[in-house]
Amino acid sequence: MKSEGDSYPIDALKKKKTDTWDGVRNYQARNFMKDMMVGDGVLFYHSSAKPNGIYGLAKVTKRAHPDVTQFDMKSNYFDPKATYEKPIWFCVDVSYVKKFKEPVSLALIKNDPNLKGMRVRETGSRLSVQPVSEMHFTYITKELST
DNA sequence: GCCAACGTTGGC
DNA sequence: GCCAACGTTGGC
Repeated sequence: MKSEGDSYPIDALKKKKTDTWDGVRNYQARNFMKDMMVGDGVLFYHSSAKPNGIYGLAKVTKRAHPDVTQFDMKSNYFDPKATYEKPIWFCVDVSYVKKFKEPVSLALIKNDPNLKGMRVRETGSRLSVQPVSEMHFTYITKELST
């Protein structure tokens, strides 16, 4: 899951312990969140950061539920087409697990042949929520980070 | 700060 | 339903 490093870094999640991943307004990203199960691991990625990369680990603690910001006229994420009966946008809750001692940088991810196929390696991959294979997840958490 | 890649909107 | 125009994302 991606977040802009200067607007919602992993330290913010650490402070809150658990938070709702609201504000996602992309259908594909939404669909991936609907697939998430409680207990699923989450790689917390910072975009527009120095360096860009995975800064730590979180986990899913609540399955997809309607994103309340879509009903809030004062919110940036307000969607006039959404109704309580037929919500359009969903989000999961995630909990902080750990922050890596050193971020696993995008440069590293792109250069490691073991991570071939990761979506984040593709140029123009703008999806803020994307699936990661178990193999890649294990490799990153066991071999590339502490 | 630039700009390529992408998703969405809206006219036809 | 097509596609040009536009706005946004995000790496560099």
